Amino acid sequence: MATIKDVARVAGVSISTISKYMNGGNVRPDNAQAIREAIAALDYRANPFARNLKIQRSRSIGVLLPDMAAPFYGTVVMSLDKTLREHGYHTQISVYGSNYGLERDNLRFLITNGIDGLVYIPEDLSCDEFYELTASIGIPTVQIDRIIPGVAGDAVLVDNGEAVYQAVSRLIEKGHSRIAIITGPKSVFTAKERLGGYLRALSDHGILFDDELVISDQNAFATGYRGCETLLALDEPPTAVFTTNYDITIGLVTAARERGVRIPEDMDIFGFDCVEVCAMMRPPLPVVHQPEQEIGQTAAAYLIERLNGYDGPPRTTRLKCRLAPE
Amino acid sequence: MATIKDVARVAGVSISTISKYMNGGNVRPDNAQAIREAIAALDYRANPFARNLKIQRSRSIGVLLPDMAAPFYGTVVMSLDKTLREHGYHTQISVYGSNYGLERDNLRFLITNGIDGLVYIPEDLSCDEFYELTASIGIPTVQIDRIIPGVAGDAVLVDNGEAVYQAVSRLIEKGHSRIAIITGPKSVFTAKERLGGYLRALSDHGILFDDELVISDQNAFATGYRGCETLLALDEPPTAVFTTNYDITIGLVTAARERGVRIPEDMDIFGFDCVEVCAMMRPPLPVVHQPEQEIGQTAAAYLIERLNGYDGPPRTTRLKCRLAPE
DNA sequence: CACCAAAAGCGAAACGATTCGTTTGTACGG
DNA sequence: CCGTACAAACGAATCGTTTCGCTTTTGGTG
Repeated sequence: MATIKDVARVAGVSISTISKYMNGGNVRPDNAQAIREAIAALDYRANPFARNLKIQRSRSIGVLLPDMAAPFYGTVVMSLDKTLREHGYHTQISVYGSNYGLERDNLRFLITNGIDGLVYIPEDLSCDEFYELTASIGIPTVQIDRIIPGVAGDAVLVDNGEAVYQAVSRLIEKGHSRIAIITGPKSVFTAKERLGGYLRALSDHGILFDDELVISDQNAFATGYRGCETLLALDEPPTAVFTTNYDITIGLVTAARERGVRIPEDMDIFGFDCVEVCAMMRPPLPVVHQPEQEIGQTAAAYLIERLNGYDGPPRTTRLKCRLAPE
Repeated sequence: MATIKDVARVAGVSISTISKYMNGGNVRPDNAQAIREAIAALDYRANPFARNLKIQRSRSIGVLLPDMAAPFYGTVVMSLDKTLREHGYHTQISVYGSNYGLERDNLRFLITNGIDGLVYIPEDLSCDEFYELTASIGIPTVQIDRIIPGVAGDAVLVDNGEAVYQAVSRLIEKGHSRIAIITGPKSVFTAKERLGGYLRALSDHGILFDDELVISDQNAFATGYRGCETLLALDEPPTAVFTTNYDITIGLVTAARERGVRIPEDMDIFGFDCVEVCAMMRPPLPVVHQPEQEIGQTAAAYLIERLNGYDGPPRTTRLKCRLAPE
């Protein structure tokens, strides 16, 4: 593999001139020509490791997230990667699978690995732990989808409470008063916020809250599936169910269908995230649709600003969700 | 930020002893203790850039793929990342969005960026171009899902032809003889193979091939959606349709449902990939299910073997798909 | 207690770029 | 023809590790 030294020798100029040329500095035309030829002849490529050592940056952004199977995450990551790449950064992902030990380990791994910035969907980490792991490094971090309360840093979230409020209100306006909710672990930020929206919608419409109608467990297919069984077994089952996550929604619908429960006649369902899938049902299953692309773009933009030296106070953006169909 | 030199000074031993300690070499217990204390006191972490430069490796694997929104890709990447991380590698992704210029650019970007290995789902790149871009680097590559014909390297594929053969045979056994197929671009490896399985199934069952019944376009929702319109407009529409991709399947079902076409009575559909989603329909829509986890694991294992020095001939694994429901 | 092999420690030379301060080269006006 | 000003080229130092060849220390044995 040719080094900058070889190029200098072949082109007949000094190493520093090659470096200047490579980095877009001014070089005499005849030298530029000679350098070009030498580079071509030797098939020279700058060694990224040497450069990184010298400048102490890697142009690499870590993305730490709990899952990638659900389309929500894939779409966000795709959008992140696109924007970051346009600015010369690459995307290093790390999936912890909602496994709490892994969440720490992978964060440590990313950090000790020379990332320039971090995009993070937290789940279990506490504020103190986060600072303990990241403080000494001092790289910019953008939290997305969820936040660790107390961590001061940029964040891109959606208006969970408001979106759920509207969705549940729609169910109420359709005449439902026994409305269940199936949601993720109550410790998870999004679950809390979404539950909040649900409660507020009930209360604003004068509906009494019944804790039999609240199911909270892993963000998983099984939670929706078993939730359906649980709800149907109640003395007075709900007439409508709101779900707060892709997998839960799919699980619930599957279980309902298997039991011959008619949707929406026997059980009206309002889901989350699975836009294309739910649009395909007859009648279309209404869902809350998060702006995945925008989340990725905004997070990337925040990060790049910080990497370019912006040093303002932490910013939190709340992006609006849409209800689909409108 | 503390360096190894600082640790050496504080611990009262030489730099090389620190290095040895850090890399698991034998060190006298008293020294080990002193080193541990110095590291803790200084909050020392080895500088990854310096290490990479010295050893000329990054422990980073590039993953180049066309899309991430469909759950298939997310699941494969998740499984890749898991296995790689267990072996101390991290995963650097790059999505080219079925954009041919980007496929080249992103490959170049990854390569000039010091990856130790590559996992690649190719789409448009030719064999020559691939070699031109990668030859001088000499990193191990595993192609997954698809291959560039002529490229000698490890590959992990599924038995596309066989899976489709069986799926279409099922439709035939149910009595269908006018069976359409909606598939991706004919230039794409998987589309070709899947189309091959379809043709073989027809021919083995003595059914004449009708090219009106073959629709080939982008792997996208719109292709399935419009495909439905096209097929229904035929003088003699098909009684069954086989789709070869997640997005196409969803598009087709959506269009059918919107038109009041009953599934399976008016149009029997056999889909691809969307396992949970299709299981949730009534009756469940049968699909070809690819072993995403196994694809990721196998690819990662191949790569790691090569990175550990294995230098045997290229290996191609064909993993079996399942039909679901069985 | 002396000897020896094995173990551990040491210092210096890489790895391949960027960068800073200095020297050389070029062009132009007086 | 010389002096000056400015651009370009240069050389050396540096980033923080790993590794190699050698010296010192250690601990077991006769």
